[in-house]
Amino acid sequence: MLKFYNTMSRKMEEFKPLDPSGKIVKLYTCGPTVYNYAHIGNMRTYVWEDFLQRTLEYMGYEVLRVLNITDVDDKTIRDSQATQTPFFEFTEKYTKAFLSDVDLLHIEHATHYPRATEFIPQIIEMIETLIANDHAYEADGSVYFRIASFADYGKLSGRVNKGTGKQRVVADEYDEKEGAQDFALWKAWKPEDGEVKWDSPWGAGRPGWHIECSAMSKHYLGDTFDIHCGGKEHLFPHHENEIAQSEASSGKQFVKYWLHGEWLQLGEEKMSKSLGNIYTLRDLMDKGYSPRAYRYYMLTANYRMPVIFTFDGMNEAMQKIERFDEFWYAFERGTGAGAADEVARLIAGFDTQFSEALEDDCNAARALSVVYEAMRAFNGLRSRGILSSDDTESIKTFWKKIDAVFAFLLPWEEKQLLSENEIEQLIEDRKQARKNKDFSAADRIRKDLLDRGIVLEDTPGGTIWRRK
RNA sequence: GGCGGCGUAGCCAAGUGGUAAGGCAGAGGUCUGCAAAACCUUUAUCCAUCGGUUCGAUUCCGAUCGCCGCCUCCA
Repeated sequence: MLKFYNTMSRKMEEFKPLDPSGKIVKLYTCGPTVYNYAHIGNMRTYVWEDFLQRTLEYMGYEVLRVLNITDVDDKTIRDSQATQTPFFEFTEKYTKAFLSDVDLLHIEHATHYPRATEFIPQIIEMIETLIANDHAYEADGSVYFRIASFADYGKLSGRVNKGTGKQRVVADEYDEKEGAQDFALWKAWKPEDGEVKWDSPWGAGRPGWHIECSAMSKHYLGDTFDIHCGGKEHLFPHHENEIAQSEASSGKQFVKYWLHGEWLQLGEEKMSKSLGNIYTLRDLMDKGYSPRAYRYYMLTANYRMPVIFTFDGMNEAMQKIERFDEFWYAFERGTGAGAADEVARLIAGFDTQFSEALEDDCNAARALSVVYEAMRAFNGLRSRGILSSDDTESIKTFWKKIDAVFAFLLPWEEKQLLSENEIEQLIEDRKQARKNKDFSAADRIRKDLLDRGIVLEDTPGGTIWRRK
């Protein structure tokens, strides 16, 4: 039974899709604001969301996923002007960079990647509905959501201080608002916005941040959908505001399950631009770390737990990736008499444990412990030299199955340096040399093979090899 | 100030009202011409601190300390 921790109820809940056939799951994931390169803290969220998607698919669901690209906001406007880059050229650059990172991390593609700027008509339509329903009002060419009109405001984040909040009013620049917490649906054009503007019933301007997600999710997923996730810092105000907009305009429940991920910290400090301690995926790669190792690292802890990024952690991740490769290549073929019953029994047990871990709110850490236990068991059989080729095939099939969720167990690029026949021949040569006590010749062959990516291991059952 | 999360061995990290998964590092062993890898054994009288509830708490409640996040646009 698949369960998720639902932020709305603050409880673990059984997952039941809205789809009457029970097949399709509709998932909305908040995407990046494309004003800069995403850093590894940003990417943690997309990695666990990918783990979630793959878990759903592992369970047999078909996932309809939307990941939006926020390509218009204060920062995209500000920074495109600061760099004197045409606005759309600027946002396209960082959109491409983001999608490239997604591919580098083997994150499955979403069904749709809508840009906010492609949905201006839908956004305007939703705002008009909200005005007609009295949930929104225009003031000086901008439109604001009237929080006082939505009784459920605060139900997700647990915040109740609506209307006349006192803490941030002083710093608020929008004094035409009725309530201090009323948020913008449409922002009137200002000279600083330059060419970035669209026509609307309220004059030139641009959409507010929150409304785009409401409009795009409605377009692709309907008024109500299954899962909405994102980083925890979006819980308030962003997700709270989405609920207000969507439910006030449709009159229906917006989302059934809300999933929020925790933050990735760098060392003791928050990752932030001003501290100059931001790393992008490319930075890690420049330091010799693989995206695959980063992906592994991000999945060693539950998505609801904070993780402190360290290079010790990255180094360990690199070692683990190597170990996974060694394991995988060691099972290229079996040479023993076979232990089909034992292998089948082990696989069945691990398979059950693995599924149970996933069903437990996508517990990646728990699922990972199954991987290690399985490796130990299978290595034990292998080192006894009793596995047949059928056995290794069964193990490899099982490994592929669970890697459909992890996507870091199997090598990301195949290594084809020598053919099996060539390797077997060299091993035979070395065996003769050893028999003749010509250890220097034997060691030379082993070294040559090592240089070409083949590691030899002498076991009681004879010499076996694997690709490095 | 308001709201929320976290604090488990040297390090990373699961977990449960009934006595602590897994990984790394460490120690011992098997194997071996050497090596590498693998496998086996071992490593927390205890889960930040102090109280409370309970037959029994690391797990529930309260307080304290520490770290982190959100509170108008940062995943």
